[in-house]
Amino acid sequence: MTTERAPSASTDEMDLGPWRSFLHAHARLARRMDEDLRAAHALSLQEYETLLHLAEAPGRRLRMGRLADFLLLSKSGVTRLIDRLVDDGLVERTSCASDARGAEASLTGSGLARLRAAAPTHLAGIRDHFYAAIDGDDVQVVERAMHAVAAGLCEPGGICDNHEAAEHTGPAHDQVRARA
Amino acid sequence: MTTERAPSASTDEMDLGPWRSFLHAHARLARRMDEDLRAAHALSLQEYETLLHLAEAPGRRLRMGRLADFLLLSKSGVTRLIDRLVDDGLVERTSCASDARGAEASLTGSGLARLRAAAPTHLAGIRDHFYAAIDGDDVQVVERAMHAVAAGLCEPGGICDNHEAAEHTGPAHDQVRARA
DNA sequence: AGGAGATGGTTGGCGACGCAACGATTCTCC
DNA sequence: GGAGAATCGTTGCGTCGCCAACCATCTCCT
Repeated sequence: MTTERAPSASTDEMDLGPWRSFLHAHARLARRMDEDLRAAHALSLQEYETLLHLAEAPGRRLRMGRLADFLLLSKSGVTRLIDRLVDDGLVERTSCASDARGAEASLTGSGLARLRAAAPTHLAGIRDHFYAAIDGDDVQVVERAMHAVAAGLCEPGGICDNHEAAEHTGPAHDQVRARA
Repeated sequence: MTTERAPSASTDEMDLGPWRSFLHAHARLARRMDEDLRAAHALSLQEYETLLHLAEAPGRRLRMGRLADFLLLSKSGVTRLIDRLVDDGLVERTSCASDARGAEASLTGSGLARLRAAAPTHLAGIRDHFYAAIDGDDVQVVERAMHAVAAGLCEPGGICDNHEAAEHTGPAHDQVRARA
């Protein structure tokens, strides 16, 4: 890939249109999804995604560090995010059996219920604001491009396959919308 | 557009891959560009883009509100952002001639110099991390998709053409890399 | 064993941003 | 022309995130 892009030499005369629309789209989209989720279910987008990752994990529990990787957040960020969720009763903090240093966040029943309630809002947002705007044939191209961009940013030394971003070809949210 | 996307009815069985890679790509990319800019020029990405917008504006000055629109930031956010830049001597605050309520931010010589110094870093980042990862033929598709997403988010009632995101087909940064 | 270093998570301090409330000014319309 | 409404920007306060420092535990090497 990255076939014949002529202007590799100089950064002059680069068309910044695609770059700007990318930034723009993300800013608007993230803001909107966050607003909707907060308004309807008192959850931030981060909190929602945290609950979702927990729900998808085996045993509905995840180590703090792993959560940080998934959420692309710093360790302290995760600590505080989980603090909030614990305060709200959506998550419990348990110590890890195999490693006494470690802590795990595990979804409570209340957390799962909240997640299930919020899922329709979130999914509808993705459908209406993201997929609905993109021409059907373009979706695949966008995915390929985005995936390549993300992959290119994983520093060569690091292992960057820890994420799900690759698989998940099928419907996620299984744990979520399951029979209530 | 938005031709035959079958699963419009139910949000089930939606392929979240594209969505997740979009989020992922943005998170990594924005973080990286910000880091590079800070490390090399002590400027955040926001600050850089603020200076850039000012440099591109006629008279190198812009009203606060307009800046907020461009930067997709709240009014108070802009107030504080400009505060910082004023403290650093990169921007001056002047009162607006035609409307005594208004304030303008205008780029100082020092600000322009800083912007010019930082531009290569920023442009190289876009080139290396964004364009270099995307197949040449896909760039246009990505732009179209991103533009459509952003456009779809502009609430129907509001006028959302105030932005540059549409034009800028040619090289920007004219004011920046001009003869020193 | 046992100590050096790596690793996992939390805490303090700070920066950046949003919202709501507030003057200050301008617009609108009777 | 003047009162009320709309607009512009700033300020107080709360939230969220990062970095660096820290303590606890685990790993490995001798």
